[in-house]
Amino acid sequence: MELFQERGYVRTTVEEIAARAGLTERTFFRYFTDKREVLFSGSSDLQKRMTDATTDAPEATAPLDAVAAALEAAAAALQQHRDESYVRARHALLTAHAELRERELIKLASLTSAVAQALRKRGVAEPTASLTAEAGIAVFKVAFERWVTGTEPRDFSQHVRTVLDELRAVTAGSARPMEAARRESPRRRRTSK
Amino acid sequence: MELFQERGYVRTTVEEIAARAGLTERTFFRYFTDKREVLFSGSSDLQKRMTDATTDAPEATAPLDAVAAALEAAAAALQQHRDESYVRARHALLTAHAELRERELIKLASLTSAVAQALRKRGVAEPTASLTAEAGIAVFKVAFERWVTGTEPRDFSQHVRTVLDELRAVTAGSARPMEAARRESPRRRRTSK
DNA sequence: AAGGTGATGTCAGTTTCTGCCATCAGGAGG
DNA sequence: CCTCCTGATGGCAGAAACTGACATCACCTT
Repeated sequence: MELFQERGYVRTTVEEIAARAGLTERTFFRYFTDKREVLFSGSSDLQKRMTDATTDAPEATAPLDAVAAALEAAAAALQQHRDESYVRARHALLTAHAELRERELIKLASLTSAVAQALRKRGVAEPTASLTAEAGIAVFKVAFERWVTGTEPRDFSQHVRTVLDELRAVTAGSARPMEAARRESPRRRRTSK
Repeated sequence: MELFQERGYVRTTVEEIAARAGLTERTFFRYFTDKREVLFSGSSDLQKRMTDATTDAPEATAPLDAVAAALEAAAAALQQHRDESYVRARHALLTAHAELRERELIKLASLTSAVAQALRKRGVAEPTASLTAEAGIAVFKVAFERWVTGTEPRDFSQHVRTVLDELRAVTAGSARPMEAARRESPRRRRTSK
C-alpha cells in the first residue's frame, strides 16, 4: 500500500513490492497468484464470517433475514479489522483501476455463491437461495459504497439496514407480486423477534 | 472461437488469433484492449438496448417493472443475434476461466450502473435506482444461467419472468417490511395486475 | 502532383507470470 | 554429532501479454 500510494498501482512493479517486503519476485508469486491478489487477502476471512452467520441464524428466520444477519457480521468485521484510512485508500485504488474492480467483483461473486450455498444448507430451495444471496450482496455493495463515499461518519451497519429496507420497498411496490410468495413460506407478522 | 475450441483459451496466443484473421498481433490490440475483450464485442450493444427499453417504458411504470422491460429486450436480442451453439461455447469458456468470468462481471456491473442511470432519468431517486438495477441484473444472471444450463429448450424470457416473480416472493416474505415502503410510494393494494 | 489521413506493419522493450533446479535452515531420527 | 527430509526461498530462463515509436501504404482531397 505504501508503494501504491507513492507511485500508483500500475507503476509499482511486483519486483518492487517483493523487495519492500524483503523478498524476491518469485516468492511473491508463491504467496499471491496475482499482482492484484495482494489487495484481497482478507476476503476469504470475510466470506467465512458471512457464511457462518447465515448458517447460524435461528431456524425460523426467513432467507433474506438470514442474509441480513450475514451483512451485520460483515459490518462488524470490517469496522473492527481495518482502520478507515486503509479502507479509503484501497477503495480509491479499486475505483481507479478496472483490473482491480474486476477482481473485487469476482470476490463478491464468490461470496454470493457461498452465501447461496449456506442458504441451501438451511433448506432454502433454488432459485430462492441464489436470488436471495444476489439481492443480499447487492445491498452490501450499495451500502458499502455509500459508507465509503459518504462524508458523515455513519455506521456501516446502519447503512446496511437502510438499504435493506429500500430493497423491500422496491420489490413490494411493483406489479404481479404474490403467487410465488404464498407458496414459499407462511405469512409472517412483523416479528419484533 | 475456432481457435479457442481447437486448443483451449490459454494455449491460444493473440498472435495466432490475429494470424487467423489475417492481421498482426499489434493490430489486434488496436481493436481489442485485451485478449479477453474479444469475447465481449456485443456487450455495448446489449447495454444500449436495455437502457433504451428502461427509458422508453410508460411513465407510470414502477422502477422494477421498467427494468423488467429491459430484461425482455435483452432476451429478445439474445435469441435473435446469437445461435445457440455460439452461446453455449462461449458460456463454457467463461465458466472454465476465471479471468473471463471477471471480465463478464465487470460488463454486468457496467450494465447495472447504466440501467441505474436510465432509472434516474425517469425520476427514480437513489438508492432505489441503484438497488432496483442491481436486483434486475441479479435476475438476469440467474435466469441466464438457468437458460444456458437447462436441458429443456425453454424460452429465455420465460425464465426471466419466473425468476422475477421469485425475487418478489423473496423480499415479500421477510421481516420488518414497511416503514421505507410507506415513505417511498402511496400504499398499493396487492394489485392483481 | 502534393499533401493529408487512417489503417496496418515492424520492432524493441517492459512486465507479468511459470517451470525448473539450486540452496539453505531446521527438525527428526539414528 | 551426523544424516536425511522437508519447507521456504532464490536464481534463472522463457513465454506471453501489452505498449510506444516509427515506417509504410492505400486512398482521398485539393
